Amino acid sequence: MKLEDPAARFRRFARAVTSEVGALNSSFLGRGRPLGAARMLNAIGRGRSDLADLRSYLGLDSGLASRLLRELEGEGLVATRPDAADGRRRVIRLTEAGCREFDAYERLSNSRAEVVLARSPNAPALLAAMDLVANTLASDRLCIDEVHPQSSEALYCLREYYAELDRRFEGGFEVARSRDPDSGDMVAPRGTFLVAMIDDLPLGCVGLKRTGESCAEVKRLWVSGSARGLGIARELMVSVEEAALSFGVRKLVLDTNRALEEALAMYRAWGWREIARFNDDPYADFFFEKMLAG
Amino acid sequence: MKLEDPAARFRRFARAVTSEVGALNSSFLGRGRPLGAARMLNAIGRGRSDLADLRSYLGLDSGLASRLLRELEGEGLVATRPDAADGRRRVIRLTEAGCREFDAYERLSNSRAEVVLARSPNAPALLAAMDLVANTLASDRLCIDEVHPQSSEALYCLREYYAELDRRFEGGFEVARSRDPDSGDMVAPRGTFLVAMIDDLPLGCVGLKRTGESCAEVKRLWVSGSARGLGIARELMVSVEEAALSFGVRKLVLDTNRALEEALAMYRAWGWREIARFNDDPYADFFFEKMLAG
DNA sequence: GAGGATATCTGACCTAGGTCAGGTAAATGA
DNA sequence: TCATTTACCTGACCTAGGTCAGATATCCTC
Repeated sequence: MKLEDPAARFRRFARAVTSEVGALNSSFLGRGRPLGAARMLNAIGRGRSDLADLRSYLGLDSGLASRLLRELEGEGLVATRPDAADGRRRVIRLTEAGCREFDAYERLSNSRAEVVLARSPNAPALLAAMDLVANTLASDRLCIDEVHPQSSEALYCLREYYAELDRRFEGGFEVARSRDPDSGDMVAPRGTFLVAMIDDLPLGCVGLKRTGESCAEVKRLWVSGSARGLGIARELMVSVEEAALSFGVRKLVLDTNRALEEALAMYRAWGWREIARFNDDPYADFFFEKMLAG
Repeated sequence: MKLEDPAARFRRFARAVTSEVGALNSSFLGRGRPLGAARMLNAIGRGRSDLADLRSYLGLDSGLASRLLRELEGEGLVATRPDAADGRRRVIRLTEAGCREFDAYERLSNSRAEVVLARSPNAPALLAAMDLVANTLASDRLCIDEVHPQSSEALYCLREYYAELDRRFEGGFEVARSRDPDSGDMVAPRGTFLVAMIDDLPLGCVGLKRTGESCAEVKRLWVSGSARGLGIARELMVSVEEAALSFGVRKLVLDTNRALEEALAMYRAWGWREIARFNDDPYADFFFEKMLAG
């Protein structure tokens, strides 16, 4: 191997992972069903009930999809019926037996995953590395969703966010001591809460909280360490500004801590202006505002 | 996604990487040759000239391998002739045209690799993550080879080793200031130099240098950060002790620095006994010996 | 030098996966 | 209302990949 050549290192990675993925795929064959049918069963089990959707997700020709579907139907694993709203479409769901078969596949891939993870002396580091790779490879599938601040995605982000603040702030961080501990009113029309996800894994968040008729505060901007540099913070801020505008907000404010240097640099670069302290949060050192041009 | 579930995170990784690898594989199809033939051409180009070896490496049936080979032969890309030593065997090599075709595939996969790496804001971190994943997945392919201390593998390891010492020692590290800067005499029978590799990437090394008839010094034990915890240091030490025994050495000594805490713990756990300073190396703080039971 | 082992080749056959040209029935729009 | 579009199905056909049972030539061992 040309030791310093990044392409060679990437190809080594691809080789290692290909053989692992190959083993995973061929382990599905133990259930006496070709891979295509197993993949379709899996996709249906994950809630894809629309055939056209299935087709495009699995990248199948309409004839092939139809045949695979009939195969599963013949085994009694799925049932289809015409869509009530559009008689041409067919709605697909797993039968009782289909659910059992789906669960069997789930257990298979989970156990394979666990075998691999068990091989690692340091599973958290391995998972972090896998996240970083997956985030980079799939960065074009980034999506920003509005969620309830009590949803599991939001709670996960906030937990990670607080843990990171606790690591980075000199004296640690406790939510209860911050000025504004609850995220309950970050719900439209009093605010919003956005989560950035790639392939269903939340990687960043931002909250918005109205403080007046045309004024709101941006809070809890966070991006996972495994997704830094992909422009997620930027996307979140653009989205939250759009949301604010849609509420009729014209002025945004925020506060932040001196330990969060990258954030400070970003705010300055993205048109935020430093202003005087406007609250007594013990963790806040810097204060910014931004006027929105509607 | 069940956010805390490692298996789900692993599967997300597998999905992301599968689609990437799929894209890489299908990019090979642009050269009008099925994947199997392309893989065989690639393996031949990498120096596998023995058909049986090719077969087992690519996991092919003898009939299939023979057919693919004839296909490539028909295209004029490879030439075969009977093995001089064993007339049943055939020796395979690329023709002029085959080399050109091989190079074209090389360029293809390199350019795909570069596209992916360019997508990353921090290519070194991405490569480190890929190395960690590949090392873990392929840890059963670890092999320990004796190499010349001037070989490219050894020089790579030493460079990485010195760089790590420079990061970890309080006042930095300069080879020239160490007591024993050259590795030139770590060659049998005066010593040896071992490199640990997984899939051709060097991940660790250790040197042995005789200091007397039945005494030798262990030097330059290093394991890459992307491969810690896989037991490589242990394997290297076992191998170097075996090598020492084969030279008739009965007593090993070594020195190390207080910053290398894991190493200190390992030496103690593996039967090394702390002894008095035996040299004036400015970087050495601890001194150990171990008697070998032949 | 006979008999068995080994390396490769050949032809017959199979499956999974995929393409394509219609066909049917429902929905849509002028 | 009627032509067009859409969603799905069907049958014919193809390729890549893979298995298997011999056939052939060479090697090894006694």
